[in-house]
Amino acid sequence: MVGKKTAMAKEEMKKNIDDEVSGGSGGRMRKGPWTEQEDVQLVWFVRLFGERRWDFLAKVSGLKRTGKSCRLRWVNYLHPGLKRGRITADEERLILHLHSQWGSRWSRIARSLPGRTDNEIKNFWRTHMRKMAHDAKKKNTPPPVTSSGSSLSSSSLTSSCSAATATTATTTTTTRAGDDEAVDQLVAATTPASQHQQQMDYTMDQLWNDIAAAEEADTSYDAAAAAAMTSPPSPVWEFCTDYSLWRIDDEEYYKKMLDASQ
DNA sequence: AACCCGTCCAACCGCCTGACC
DNA sequence: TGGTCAGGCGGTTGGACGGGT
Repeated sequence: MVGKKTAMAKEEMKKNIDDEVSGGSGGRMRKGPWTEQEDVQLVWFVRLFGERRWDFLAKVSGLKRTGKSCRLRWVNYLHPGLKRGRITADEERLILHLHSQWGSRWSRIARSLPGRTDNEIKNFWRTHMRKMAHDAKKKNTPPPVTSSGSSLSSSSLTSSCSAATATTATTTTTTRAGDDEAVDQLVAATTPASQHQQQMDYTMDQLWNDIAAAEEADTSYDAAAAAAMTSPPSPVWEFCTDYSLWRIDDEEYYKKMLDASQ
């Protein structure tokens, strides 16, 4: 995921910078993909002023970006605690579980998945879950999923999803799209009552233990995902590792960062 | 080789909320 | 108490990439 983006990003970045320069209106805010230099600058100033006052930070950093844009970039991409790579089966299970409880409260769900952002989870849900719901719908048209779930083929779900719980879908106050509801129904329909009960007794601690164990065994990841997990998405990340970016405390590091990004 | 289509994900948009005055 | 504003959040979009035809 990350690798395929780098080439495009560079190209796009160059284009964006050119656009901005040719725009010639000086104070105009930049939009679009972030350049590595911008990343470095942002990291540096966040380190300096903390993850707050984003408008102020955007101004003093000299970045022609809005505070919002800076915050998003930091939260979704530059934050050191971020976990890269694909959503694992266990994480997927957890997302399903939490979504059944909270609906589309992505930030809330994200808080239960350390290293994952709301944006990431949101994207995952939209692509994977909706696709599943869509497939399931196709397989079961015209009749909708019944409460007994008898019309549903378990093959329409991945093995990990079949273990997911659909606890209280009705408790969510968030407006749900048809596909989302279908997912909930799917999950509910494919979860036997006994398994359901078992899942209810499955504590979050246990779940995280499982995730930790899976990561340790490195069995949940395919080669590409594993590579993505261990290799940073961009030279900036490489730099961050090489130069211990997260322990920056003098200008020398900043210079190194700038050099490395050029 | 060229095109199409699905997937993925970074980034933006607009609304909401809470803090501050 | 009402107004303002920064930050947070969920929804949406745009574009690259890869696989299939």
